[in-house]
Amino acid sequence: MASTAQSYHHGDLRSALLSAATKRLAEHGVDSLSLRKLAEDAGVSRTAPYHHFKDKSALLSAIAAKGFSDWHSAARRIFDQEQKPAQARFREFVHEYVGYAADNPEMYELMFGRTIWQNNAATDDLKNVAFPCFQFQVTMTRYWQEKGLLPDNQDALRLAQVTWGTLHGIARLLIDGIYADSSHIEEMCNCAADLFMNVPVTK
Amino acid sequence: MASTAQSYHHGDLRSALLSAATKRLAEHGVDSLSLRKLAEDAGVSRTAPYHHFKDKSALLSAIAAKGFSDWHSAARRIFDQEQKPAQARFREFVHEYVGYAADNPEMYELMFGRTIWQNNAATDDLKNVAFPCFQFQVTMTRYWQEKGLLPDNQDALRLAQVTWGTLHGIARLLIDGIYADSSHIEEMCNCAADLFMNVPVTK
DNA sequence: AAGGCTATGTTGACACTGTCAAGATAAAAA
DNA sequence: TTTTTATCTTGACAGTGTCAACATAGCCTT
Repeated sequence: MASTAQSYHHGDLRSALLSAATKRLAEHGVDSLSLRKLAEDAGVSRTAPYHHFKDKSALLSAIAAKGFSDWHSAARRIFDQEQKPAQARFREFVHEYVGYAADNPEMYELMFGRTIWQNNAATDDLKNVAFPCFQFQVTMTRYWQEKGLLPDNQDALRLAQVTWGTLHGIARLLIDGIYADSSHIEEMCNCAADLFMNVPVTK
Repeated sequence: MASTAQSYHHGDLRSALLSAATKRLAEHGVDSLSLRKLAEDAGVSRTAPYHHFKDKSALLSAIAAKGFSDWHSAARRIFDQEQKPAQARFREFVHEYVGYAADNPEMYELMFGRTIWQNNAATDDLKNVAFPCFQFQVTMTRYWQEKGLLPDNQDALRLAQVTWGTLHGIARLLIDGIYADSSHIEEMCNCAADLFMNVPVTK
């Protein structure tokens, strides 16, 4: 209220908006995320955000981009543990993927939901971060094929789409509360990993 | 306009709303589906729909319920073709599932999207139609396990969640335009089917 | 047939939303 | 110092879902 010390210009509104949005996203979900509330959070008028983002979709894209970047790092970290056997890394990857989605449902929904992807609404910035992320899935798949972990008589791209699709599907069933809940996570991940790997079933 | 012949009461507003909504859904998507427009389509005032549906979510649930009912029938039809070998039926099921999603993206999005499932927003009517649909997936899985098509060392429920998750994930990647487009459908379905089935790879 | 109950439909109003246009301010560039 | 540019403001508009209060018409009972 008493913003006497406040200057006319915010100073770093862009990042203030992003962090406020990220917080609101995690706490109240994508749907209850309005530009006006974000502006209020930042102590700024309703239309100020438009000087930093073309529209609402652009702001959401920026948040999602951060999510993809983080996820890409996490995937890399697991994949690069070369001292661990490939099989263990694959399992870890599966659990990490579904775990990330379960722990950050709103972020996951934003990253992979239609909100920012439909109608080619995705920013170039977003695509530039997301596509390498997708590419990495193919790289990993090819590697696991070479290691004999995944069937090598399938096209790597196709196989990557299917394995990723599986993780994506499990994640979404969990997040949307359809037919599966968080108490099933471990078992579902193990089941999925068993199915894909050309090795004896665990347990 | 000149609705002189119109009576004060619409007569069958509920089904008029549903069919108008189903049409708009397929043509313009879930997001551009407003109660006010639907009311206008039916030639009725903005708040009339509230006498037939508790709120917007209830109307969407009713549409989704129809979708589940239709889908359940389609799945049954494929599954019950007992003259065909189990393997062929499994393949057909996979293609049918992904094909349905690709052909009716907005309906699929509605049925399995968070719009009607999050916050326990799902109507009891919806649950009563959807749950048997989910159950059927387990029934089929168990059958395929018995036929030796799917690994029988996995829990049927878990396996059903994973196989369904895979189809669901592929469908969503397609619908949301992430990383896969419709030209990949056939190959992706074949790849998924090959992966799951305990039989030599086709091609 | 008369009266009343109930289902259905109507207008008015409210609090939201995203976004544009036009003007105000401050900082940076000339 | 003057001018340009980035940033922020208020005002406005068209939309949205939904509640409250009122109007109509059909059915049910007496």
